[in-house]
Amino acid sequence: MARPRKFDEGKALEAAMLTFWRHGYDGTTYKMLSEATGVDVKGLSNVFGSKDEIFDKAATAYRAMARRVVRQSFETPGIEALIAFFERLGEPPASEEDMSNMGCMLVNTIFELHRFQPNMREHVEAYRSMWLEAFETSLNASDIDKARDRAEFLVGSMWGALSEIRLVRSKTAAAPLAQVAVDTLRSWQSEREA
Amino acid sequence: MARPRKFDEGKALEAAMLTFWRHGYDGTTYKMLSEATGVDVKGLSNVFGSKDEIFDKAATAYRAMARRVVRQSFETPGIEALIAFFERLGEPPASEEDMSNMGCMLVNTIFELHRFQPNMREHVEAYRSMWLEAFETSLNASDIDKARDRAEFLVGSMWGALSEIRLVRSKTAAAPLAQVAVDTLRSWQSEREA
DNA sequence: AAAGTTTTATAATGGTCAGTATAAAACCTA
DNA sequence: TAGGTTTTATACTGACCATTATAAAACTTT
Repeated sequence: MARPRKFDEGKALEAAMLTFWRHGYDGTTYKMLSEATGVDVKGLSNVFGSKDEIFDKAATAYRAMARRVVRQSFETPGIEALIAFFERLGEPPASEEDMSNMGCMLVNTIFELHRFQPNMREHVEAYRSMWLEAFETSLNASDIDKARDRAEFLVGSMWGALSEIRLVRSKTAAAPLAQVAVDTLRSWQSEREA
Repeated sequence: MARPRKFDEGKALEAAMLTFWRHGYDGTTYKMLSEATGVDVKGLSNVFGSKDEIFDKAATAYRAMARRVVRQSFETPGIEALIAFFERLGEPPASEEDMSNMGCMLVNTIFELHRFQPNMREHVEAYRSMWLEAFETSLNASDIDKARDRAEFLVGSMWGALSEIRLVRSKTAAAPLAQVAVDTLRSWQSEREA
């Protein structure tokens, strides 16, 4: 007998996530969230909670999205998958709507939220672990030496690329970095074959 | 016949710079600046101008500091200097007061200030160019191939390392990344000798 | 149509901040 | 010591923000 919820919670959360991604935590106001989601300020609070809680849920949604990317990229783990992944890192964005020149929402968060949001730390660390493990698994699958250290290097390289992208605001800014990463991956591959 | 300025403007600016470095732009208030510099809020405004202007001057001071580091690190340019530089990147901080686990003030700024401060862009780009040129010069001095692209890679790697450092809040977090960068530098070196 | 719930619009509350005003205190020079 | 300037402490202003309150409007079921 009640009026049903008009908006789709999943869609709204995704819109909120994109807003946080684009403008950061402090740079996002309730008003912006309301406009982006099409949901009233009060409605947002009722459904998702405080701003902190909305951000937390947005971060979770972001990680879920990233997990899908990882799963797809490393469906068949191995150095080939890694090479393909780093080649794509330097390529122009797929679509106009592509957010990839905004860098990574969670990496951005590390820089913005260092003074509060201790639970963000968990998000970021879990996120980093996800990438690290995906990279390490692929290196191991191809019997590459020193897989752990090299996976750490790849994570760092990816983050460096994200910094570049964020600075120049163009995904192609990461091309030289991605290229050298690919060269390095190939050299590890041939080192194993030798 | 006037009361002389009690504080040292250079010292005050350095204190302001460290405050911005540690807390970011938005995270720094007039009050914090006043406490850090020991100068009254009004005095700060009188001497340095608005918060934006203080930040701009702090960024200039930061770049001057970085320039001294670059000059010292690459006094005799060459691949050896680069190797030494990246080896140091993964080492624990020299002193307790070392700010190196705060990452780089200007890289942090890219992430925080994307929505305003257009003149920050110039600072960051000039800063990036400074590193890029120092790296490229050193690669050329040792007759390394593809110096430009590889210098871009090194800049990206350094920024990746700074992200790691900032995340884990420990300089040693960058050790694996720095190690692989050093390996890569050595491989470029031996490639030339072949 | 009636009852009951969820929306929305509007604005009030309490907090923080940048920037400015005011006046008292500190300090130099003559 | 007296005059004049700079500093400091204090607090005000106007703006913005997160969050909550209020009540009108929308809508669904019975």
